[in-house]
Amino acid sequence: MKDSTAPKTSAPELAPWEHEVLELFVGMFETFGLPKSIAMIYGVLYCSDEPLYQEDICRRLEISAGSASQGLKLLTGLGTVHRQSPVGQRQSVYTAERSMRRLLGYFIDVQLRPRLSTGRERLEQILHDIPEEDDVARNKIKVLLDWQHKADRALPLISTLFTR
Amino acid sequence: MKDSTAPKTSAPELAPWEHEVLELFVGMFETFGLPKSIAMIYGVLYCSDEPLYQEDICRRLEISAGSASQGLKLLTGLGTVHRQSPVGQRQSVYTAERSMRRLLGYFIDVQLRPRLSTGRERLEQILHDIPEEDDVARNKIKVLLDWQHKADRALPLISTLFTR
DNA sequence: TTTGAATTTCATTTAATTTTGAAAACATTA
DNA sequence: TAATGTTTTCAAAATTAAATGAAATTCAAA
Repeated sequence: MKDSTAPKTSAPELAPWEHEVLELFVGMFETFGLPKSIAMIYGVLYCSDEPLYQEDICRRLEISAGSASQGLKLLTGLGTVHRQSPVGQRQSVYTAERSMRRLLGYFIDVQLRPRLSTGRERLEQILHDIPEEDDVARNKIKVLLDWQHKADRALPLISTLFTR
Repeated sequence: MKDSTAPKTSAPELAPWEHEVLELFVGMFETFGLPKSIAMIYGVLYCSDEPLYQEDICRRLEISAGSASQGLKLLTGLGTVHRQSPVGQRQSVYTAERSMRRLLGYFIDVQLRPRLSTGRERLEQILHDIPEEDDVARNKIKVLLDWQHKADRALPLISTLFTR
């Protein structure tokens, strides 16, 4: 399987511990609603001592260039992966952001917060539309607004735990 | 569309506000990794003044009996929906648990906690397997353990916000 | 028992998501 | 500017998840 002629770029196979870490990231990213390949790209970058070329990532993870490109685009967009384009070097290199903040930020800002805020507006509209006398329905909506409110207060709390 | 002959069971069509609430639940449940039909079953029960038969749920949501059965099984398993079997009545009826606790409990205990705890064990094993001298790798694992630890401390905090 | 309605189960279908692969676009340098 | 290697894009394929529908099961009432 291994080619003993000098490789152009360093792309050692993944060590056993790296495999384990990748699996860990796959589970974590899944919680955040992000697919396996994205998790693995982040994982392989997290494990690597040095920045990697997209090409390295493809080779180590055995994924297509398309997947890598799309995945890296998403991850750099989230700020969980950084792209550098060193002068005098044709390929860009990628590094994993080492703090958890960005990833959690994605979860909170992209998955949670929008649902909470649109939820609030809609709930208030609904409440407005329900006739005064329908106490039962009005109360149900009020309970939902209360959940919404509690969740809203919880988010910053969670953030602080991870940012400091 | 409506049959004016006396209906066996009361199964009024969903009111506009109920549709809105269902959509809200769909979004919320999605965050928790639960599919649309499950969210809608919970939603229709949440909105209803009175307990509903499985049959009512099928009719209002226009889903199959199989879906309803599976969905109700899952939801009662989580404790977010309660099943009652009144004596002298052949069908069971279902009610939505009104507090958010159970739902959040599911998210924390089923989605989050297992990943955190197996993660911890595995990380410690990995750390044990990495040679003493590989400081870089060891440090990466230690950072992950730290994330894990922070998340672990965050969970109870979140719970308390919603249970009282 | 037997009947009949309600429910459950699960193989199949349908739908949604993720990944690929090949063509186009881009960029570097000869 | 041509030649070469890299990256991006996006339609199509593969994979995965969810919903259906029909057969099997359950269970109260006759």
